Amino acid sequence: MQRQRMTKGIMRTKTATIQDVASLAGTSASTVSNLLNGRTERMRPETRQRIERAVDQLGYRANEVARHLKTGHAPIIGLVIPSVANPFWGSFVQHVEEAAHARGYQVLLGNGGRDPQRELEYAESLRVRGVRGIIFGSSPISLNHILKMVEEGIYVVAFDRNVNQLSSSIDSGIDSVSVDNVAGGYLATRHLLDLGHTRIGFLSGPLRTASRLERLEGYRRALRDAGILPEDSLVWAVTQDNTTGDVEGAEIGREGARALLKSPAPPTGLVTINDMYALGALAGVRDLHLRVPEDISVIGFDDISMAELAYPPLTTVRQPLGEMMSIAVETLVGRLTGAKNGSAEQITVPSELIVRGSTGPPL
Amino acid sequence: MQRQRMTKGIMRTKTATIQDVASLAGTSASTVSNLLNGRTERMRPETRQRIERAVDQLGYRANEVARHLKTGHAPIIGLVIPSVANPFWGSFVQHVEEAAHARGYQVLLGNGGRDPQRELEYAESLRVRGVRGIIFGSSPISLNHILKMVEEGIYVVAFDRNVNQLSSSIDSGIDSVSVDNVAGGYLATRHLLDLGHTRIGFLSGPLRTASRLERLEGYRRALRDAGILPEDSLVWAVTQDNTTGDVEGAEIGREGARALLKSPAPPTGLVTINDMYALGALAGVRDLHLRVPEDISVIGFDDISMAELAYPPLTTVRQPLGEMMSIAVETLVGRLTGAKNGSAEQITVPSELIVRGSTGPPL
DNA sequence: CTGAAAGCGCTAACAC
DNA sequence: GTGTTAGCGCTTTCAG
Repeated sequence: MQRQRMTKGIMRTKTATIQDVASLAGTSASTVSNLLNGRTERMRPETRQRIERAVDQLGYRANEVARHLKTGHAPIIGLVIPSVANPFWGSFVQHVEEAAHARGYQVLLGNGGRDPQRELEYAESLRVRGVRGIIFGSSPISLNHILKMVEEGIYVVAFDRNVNQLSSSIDSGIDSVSVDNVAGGYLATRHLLDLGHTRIGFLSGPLRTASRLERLEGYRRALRDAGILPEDSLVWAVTQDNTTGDVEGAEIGREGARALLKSPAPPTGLVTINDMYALGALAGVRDLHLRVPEDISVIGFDDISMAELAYPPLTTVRQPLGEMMSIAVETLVGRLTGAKNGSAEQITVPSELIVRGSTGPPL
Repeated sequence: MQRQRMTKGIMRTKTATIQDVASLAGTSASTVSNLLNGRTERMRPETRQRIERAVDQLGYRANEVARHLKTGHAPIIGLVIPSVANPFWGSFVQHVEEAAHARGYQVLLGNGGRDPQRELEYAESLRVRGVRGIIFGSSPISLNHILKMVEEGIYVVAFDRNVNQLSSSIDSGIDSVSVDNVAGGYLATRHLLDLGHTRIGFLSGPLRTASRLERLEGYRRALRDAGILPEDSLVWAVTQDNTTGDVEGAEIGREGARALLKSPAPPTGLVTINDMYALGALAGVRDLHLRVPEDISVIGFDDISMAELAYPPLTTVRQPLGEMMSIAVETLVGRLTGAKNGSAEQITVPSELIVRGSTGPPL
């Protein structure tokens, strides 16, 4: 079944080819190909059987690389995210994986490391590898570059958008799927207001992405609706993030919580941009020997699996990642197969408040 | 630069080919190929310039699929793990990604979902996609299947090994890299002994993998060395795991901690099989309204990024994942390029005790 | 120094 | 029904 061959020090194992199968079955490669591609009606049942037997005997599986070169497409979707080590993105990848697998697609992962240049390299290497559809989880990459890809025939589905591409992305041919961030920010803030909090802080990293600005907007809107004037001093959003580790947001959240709580008129509730920030905030509160939720309530965003394991278990706004990634993959596959055409769609799904132990009424 | 073409409803964008570059530069495809592959000495400087200009002008990048088909190899390594959503594996993937990227390789991820059948499918689809080297993070997949792949010329590096393939894997052609698990288990247990604990529990899931058995062995050895007879009643290892979620181990750890602490003669210290179990144990201890570390000390294994964010911050035995994955990738690339040959190696690296707040002397 | 030719393994017209 | 043919885009002898 296999012969070995040496080429330039690289050992290559020769697996059976379609021609081997054809020979063994006493037929031609095209007929084997026809069977492989489900065109069984084009052959006699007995021919089919002979081929099937030969396939079994040789343990034959079509070479996808050759197939790809020939047909120009492969069931692979690219995925570019900032860091798989971050639990949120890990879960994100998992959901994309599952949705893709369910549709017969494989995922080629690109770990951008929050470096636009590297993200671009990844996207480019996906392209030359024949990947024609990419899901961008992260947003720092510039719109120009993405547009260039779109022009080159790559379909892109975005999960988050860069601030400066908000308007232009609408008609740029980039589909997107995101949670209703304004409503989510509103929901979180509203929950604290309902519990009786009136001084509520907002904890975030750089407000560079659409999602963050939208969540902040939701926060402000909820305050105003409750007759409270949003104060800039209660919004903690570092402008420079030089974090590199896996804990990223947690560090910022920890630092931010401490800063906000040590201010002259500290908040009694904290809305955070995501669960990692919230987990960090929990640690920051402990640093000051204060208690959650007695002294300060903390609410997160995303509902990562770690949220319920934290102490106290984190109240948060859930982002239905499974559903969202299913839509993202569905959209992308639709574009790839031509089943879906027309202008780009911006799909928004609702979030959900998950109440756990990190929030409570103020003392 | 691009022409569009319709085939069976699938829009294909025609990018520049090597022939286009050759034509524009007024030379032949082979010379362009020579330049692409660094054989610049085979052409006149001016020819080279003309080609380089043409490449720029067309924005040309070689089609990797064609290249792959022709040469029979591509700089891609496959990676099969149980679940990216689990923070440990997320970090694992990240490290493999980085090590691979540093060597010019890309990673094709297969998320096995702890289902041997599916892992096998992944491995198989990696093979037909031309991937000739795979890192197996998980171990449930049967040795027979892996051996079949090895026979087919796939190089395999294992991170953990299945119990029933312990001995046979040595000479099976499968390289492996793992932490010194016996020493790690010993280190953890020894730390608790040093603090004055004498009744120490061991918390694990199914003891199906080599690493788990080895850690248990280290635990027992440390006890014996301290003149304490290991008791089976203090070892909690579910045999049936029907967990499916992302939190996996945490659930078992939580349940196990409760069970052990409610037993007639409860332990004052808990050695857990990994940090997820430990995080779960922390929750289990809280469920019983006990305190860590005052009432019970908990020590983990791995040192995932979440460990220091927990409350209390988790004392744990660190597995140097970065270093290990660098070795794994190095080994695999060595095999792929032929730089490394000879019989399979079983590489072991040392672990390190990280003391944080979840351990202390017994009351 | 450069180019023509062969072919990696497969698919898809198009003949027979 | 089935086989022949012509490539997909690239690399690599091997002539010139």
